[in-house]
Amino acid sequence: MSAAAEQPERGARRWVLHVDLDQFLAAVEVRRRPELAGRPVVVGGNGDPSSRTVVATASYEARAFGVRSGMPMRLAARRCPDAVFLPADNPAYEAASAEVMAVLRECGRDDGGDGVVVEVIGWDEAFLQWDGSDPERLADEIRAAVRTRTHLSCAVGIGDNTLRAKMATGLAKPGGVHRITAHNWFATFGDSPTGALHGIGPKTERKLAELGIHTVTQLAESSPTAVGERLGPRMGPYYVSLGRGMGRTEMEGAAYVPRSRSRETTYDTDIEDWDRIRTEVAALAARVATDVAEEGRAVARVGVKVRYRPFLTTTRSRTLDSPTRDPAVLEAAALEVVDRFRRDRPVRLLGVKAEFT
DNA sequence: TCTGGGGTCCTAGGACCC
DNA sequence: TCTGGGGTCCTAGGACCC
Repeated sequence: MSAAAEQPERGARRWVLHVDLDQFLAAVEVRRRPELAGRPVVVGGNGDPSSRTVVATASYEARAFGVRSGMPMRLAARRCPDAVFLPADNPAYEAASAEVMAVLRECGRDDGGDGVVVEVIGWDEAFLQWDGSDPERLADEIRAAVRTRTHLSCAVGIGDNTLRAKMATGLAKPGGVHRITAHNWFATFGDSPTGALHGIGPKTERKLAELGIHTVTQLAESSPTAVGERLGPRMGPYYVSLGRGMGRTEMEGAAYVPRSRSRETTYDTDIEDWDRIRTEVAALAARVATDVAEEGRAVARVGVKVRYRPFLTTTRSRTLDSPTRDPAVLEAAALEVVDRFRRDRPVRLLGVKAEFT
């Protein structure tokens, strides 16, 4: 085979596209209940706006009232009392997500190429790796295919790596297309605060500010070693690379293999009775054991999480003598761990986690 | 109006072993 | 002897994301 034959067609190069479904949970609910179209819809928890839960997704109509993801349901109900409050129906969202991902996997073949490699990164998000010359055309194909075959709408970010594609999506929403590459990275984000970067939250933004690093350009020009001395030997250099707009160009197309499975519950009323707490932990362990059995994996470690009033969270865990998926062993381990917590204040949340080998 | 649930990866100190 | 370092595991907590 000649070298020329191995080359991609003229002008072709590696692109990464980030696909993000618009108001996904609310859109799935409206899709199956068309009478909700145009109304403010709030999805989260058990659907009871007076319960101690938060908003998972608000429709654009609800956002107009100031309702946001992560907001306590009670506040959402106060801001938008006429909204339709719906319980989260995870199986429905998983099924809708699978529909969308199947559509994405078939995109990108129009010009005789090898198509796309899809890396699913959440119910409503995926990265696509694609070698070609006109990524905007692919983005249009994706949006049309998703709309036609699933009746859902998405935004598409185009980049030369994962970070730039993901950041481009933020400028594409809702339902548009935007391209960010090395050519316009600093022109677009150079003056933005470091906290605008995917992977830098409020805590890290503050620590960087204490080093005199406020903007993306300043972060990009910082010494990875110096930042590492303050933020950790791996995270420091990683943050500097984010400032430079660096990201992956190879997607992981293989099926996702979870590292852990957990179940946790916040109680509407705090619990002070430790016999009841042990009962609840045993029940959570049983749910985890069921999940684990479905995966057919062996558990190496069991952890328990306790959140006390007002919001003090602690964890304890234990490595098992040998990996197992025996529900009785998992329950016994969880109960042994829960007995190591202090019992001097009310409990608002309990959780049990299994970590795989 | 108090702050969900399900995940990931990193950090740092101590134990333990050579 | 009272003095090393390296390597790995275990554990608790931190930060971030969807």
